Amino acid sequence: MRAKTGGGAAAAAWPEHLATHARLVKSASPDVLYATTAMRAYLRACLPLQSLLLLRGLLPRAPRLLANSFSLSVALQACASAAAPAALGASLHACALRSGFAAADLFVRTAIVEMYAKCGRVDLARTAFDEAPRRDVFLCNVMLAAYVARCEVAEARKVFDGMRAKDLVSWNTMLHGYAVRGQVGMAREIFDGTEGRDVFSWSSMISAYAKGRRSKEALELWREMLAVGIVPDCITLVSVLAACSDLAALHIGADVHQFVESNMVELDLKLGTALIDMYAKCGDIDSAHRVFDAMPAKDVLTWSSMIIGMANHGLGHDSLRLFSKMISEGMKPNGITFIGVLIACTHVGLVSDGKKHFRSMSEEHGVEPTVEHYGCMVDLLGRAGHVEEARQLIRSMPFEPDAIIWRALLGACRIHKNVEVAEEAMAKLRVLDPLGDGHYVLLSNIYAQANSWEGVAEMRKTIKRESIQRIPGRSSIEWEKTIHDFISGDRSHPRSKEIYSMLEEMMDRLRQAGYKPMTDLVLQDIDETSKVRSLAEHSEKLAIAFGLLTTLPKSTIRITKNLRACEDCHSAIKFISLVYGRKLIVRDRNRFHHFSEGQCSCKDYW
DNA sequence: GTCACTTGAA
Repeated sequence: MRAKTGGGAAAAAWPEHLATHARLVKSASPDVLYATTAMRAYLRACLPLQSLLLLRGLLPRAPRLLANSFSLSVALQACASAAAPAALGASLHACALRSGFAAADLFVRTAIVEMYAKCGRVDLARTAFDEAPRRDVFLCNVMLAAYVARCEVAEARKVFDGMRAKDLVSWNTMLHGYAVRGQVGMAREIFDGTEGRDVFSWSSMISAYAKGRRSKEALELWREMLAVGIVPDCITLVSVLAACSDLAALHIGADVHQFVESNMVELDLKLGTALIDMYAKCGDIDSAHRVFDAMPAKDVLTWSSMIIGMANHGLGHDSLRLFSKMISEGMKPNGITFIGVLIACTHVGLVSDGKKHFRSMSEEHGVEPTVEHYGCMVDLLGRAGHVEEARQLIRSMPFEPDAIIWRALLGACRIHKNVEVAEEAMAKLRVLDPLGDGHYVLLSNIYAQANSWEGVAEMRKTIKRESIQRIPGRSSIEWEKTIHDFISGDRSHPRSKEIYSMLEEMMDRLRQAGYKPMTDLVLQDIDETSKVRSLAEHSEKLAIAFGLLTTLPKSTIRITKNLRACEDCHSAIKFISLVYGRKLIVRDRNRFHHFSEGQCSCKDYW
């Protein structure tokens, strides 16, 4: 691992530097060379604050510290890395101008530009850049990185295009600029134009795809990278795992884990957390837990990921127990941790625990609730049937309620058949999120439950009139390390014929076991038989039929869906688990459902 | 002797 991320090599020589530091602090007139060396040692060991403290302590006693260009540039680097107060950096800049180093020494000039950039003054960085009598690749790269860090990609591109000579760092920085902005197409253009691509190039491009939720392309690139013989580092693996999590590609993710086990000495914090997240999101919560237990050091994110993972698997009590353990071990929770805690309560219906934790956030842990936490509370109360209390909470909250809040209330109205509050929520949603397709379907289902067929017809008309694009339900399943996607009524799969005959057999067996199609849920204005067929061809059922075709008897089938689980499918899958003697793990938009022996882990509370 | 790549939720 490189020193910047791991710090291994620098840390090994540490006692020596401590001795140097002690000598310097005691000395009346500190030696300039020692001082510079000590500052550099701190910088290399990723301790910029120490470096800055040393600089400030020594400056009054060692004015000659700034009298040679090397020491001066190290001092500037200390300011840059520790984001020092602007005044200190500016005084070093003035010093560099007085001594003539700013003009004569490119290294000093570069350090000045970087110092201003890292202290948040890109304007001054730019001035120093423009005033440079000469510019080399390094100087340009620093300016380029400054714009990229502020997401000013257009400015970055101007610098990039203006460079007479570019090295690999220039290309990689530009690529990263597009990657963080989610401009995947531009990123790919730069990637394709890069000669001699290294781990940085590949990692950036993979993360661009992962960030843009083009996870299949991310994994394709990952394969290509291995084929070309590039050795991945921790950062590459974290991005690859993010793509696996998104796609629920458990077996590819497990390969990455295998790679880590056989090649890395110990689990890096971020990589470990990414592994936990991957296993949890791919439906294998036990493996997530094993990685968690094996990690030698954990930070808030590690704990939060595990808490959230268990919460999403409906293991509310375990999740809360882990939270208590985290607190008792002295780890300070953050806002995300509490999102996990509230989700844990929501998925199991622990209303009073949820209220208690919500109160304790600011009172005991100094974490102020955000609109997202209020969203979780509305969800928690509403789902548990306290619709009126949820409505009161929305009125009393210190934020303007957003679409997500009203959407949560609307969801509660569907479960608890509250047409009146549903209409109020819908009125708000029409303003805040007029194109969101889900609410119209929800309200329509609420009308259907209340036998208000005029209401259903009205919703159908509204969807048509306002040309709301309904997001199609999509389910996927991993087979032989490839993700197979299905949409409702899909016939595009190469094995479509087999899938449909399996589906037919499956539906017959379910009906014999007592399954009844919930045709009321079908929004289209079609006859009963067509409604039954429409339900039977839901994407979940197609994916499961494919799973039954391709997996061994008794093995677990894992399905991922982009929307909330459909009620008819939820009921059908319970029958499937019984009739076929299979475990099925379904990830929907919100949580996991573990089906076994005719029951679901959510106990129909979701 | 400097510059570039990363995770958590609704």
